[in-house]
Amino acid sequence: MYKENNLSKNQQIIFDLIDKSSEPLKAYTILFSVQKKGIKAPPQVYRALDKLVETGKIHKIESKNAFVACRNSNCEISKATAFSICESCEMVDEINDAKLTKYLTNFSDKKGTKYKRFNLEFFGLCKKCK
Amino acid sequence: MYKENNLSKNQQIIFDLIDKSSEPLKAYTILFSVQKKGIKAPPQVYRALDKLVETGKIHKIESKNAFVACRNSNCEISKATAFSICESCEMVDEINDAKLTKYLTNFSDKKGTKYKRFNLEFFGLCKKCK
DNA sequence: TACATAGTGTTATATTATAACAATTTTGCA
DNA sequence: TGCAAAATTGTTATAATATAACACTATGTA
Ligand SMILES: [Zn+2]
Ligand SMILES: [Zn+2]
Ligand SMILES: [Zn+2]
Ligand SMILES: [Zn+2]
Repeated sequence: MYKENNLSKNQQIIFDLIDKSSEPLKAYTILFSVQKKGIKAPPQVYRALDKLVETGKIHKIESKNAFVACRNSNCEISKATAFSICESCEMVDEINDAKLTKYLTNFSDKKGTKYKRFNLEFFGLCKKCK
Repeated sequence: MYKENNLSKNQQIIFDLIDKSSEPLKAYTILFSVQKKGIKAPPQVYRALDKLVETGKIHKIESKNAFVACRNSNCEISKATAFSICESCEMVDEINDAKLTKYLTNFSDKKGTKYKRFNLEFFGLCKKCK
C-alpha cells in the first residue's frame, strides 16, 4: 500500500484533510476531524505531520502553529518557503515567486555566510479584507 | 518609576535577562530565572513579553518559541525582522541588511499586494559550526 | 481629587507537543 | 521465498507553551 503513492495510511488521511482545507489547520483540529477514521491520539497526528513537512507535502506556518498543503512544486523540498498571511481573516497563501526565491536563496550576510534554507512570512490584509 | 525608561518593573527585569543572554530564551526558562525576583507565574512573564515584542524591544523567534533582544534600531518597530539561525548550536543572530529590508519591504506579490510586515528566518550553520 | 489606562498578582485551565514502549506492516535484499 | 531492517502504528502518560478570568495597585493627566 505504501508504495503506490508513497504516503502511509495516516499520512494520506491527514494530507487529504489539509489539502482540501481552505485555511491552515492546527494539529488538534486535525485530530478531532480524523477520530472517526481511527486516528485517536496526538502522536499519530504529529508523526504524520512531521513526515509530511519533511517530504515537503505540507508546510508549517510558524506564527500560527498550523499547517497548509504545499501549492508549489514542493518548494525544492521545503528549502525555500514564503507565505502571505492576512491579519484579519487568517487566510494564508503560499507565495511562488521565482525572483524572490532566487534573491533569498542567494542571499549572503555581511560575513559572507549563505544559508541553506529560509522561511518568510508576510503579514497584511488580503484582497477581501482590504 | 515607569517614566524613567518607559519599561515597567517586570518588563525591565525580563528585558534585562533577555538582553544579557547570548541565546534565545524561552518563556519558562525566563520564568524560572526570575522567580527569585518575585515573578512567580506564567501570565506575568507572557504579559511582559507581549509588551516588549509590541514595542520592538525584543523579537520572537517563531520557529523556536523563544525571544531575543533587538539588536537593530528597533526594526522600524518590528515591521521588518530577519534572523539567521544555526541548526547545530541554536545560535540566533539578527540580520541588519538595508538592501534586504528594502527589497522585502517593497515586495509585492503577483496580484500587486504589498504587505506591511514580514518576518524572515534563515537556517544553516554558523561560523563556529561550519 | 478623580478618572482612565497600564501594570500586577493569582489560580486555574487551555493548547501544543513529545517521551516511552509494544506491536505490526512494509521494504529491500540475500 | 524468507528474513532483517526500517517505517509505521497504537497507546498511555506527561511535558512544554500559552491564555482566561478576576481582584487589586500604580501611574499619568485633568
Ligand atoms: Zn511549498
Ligand atoms: Zn483577509
Ligand atoms: Zn530588531
Ligand atoms: Zn552554530
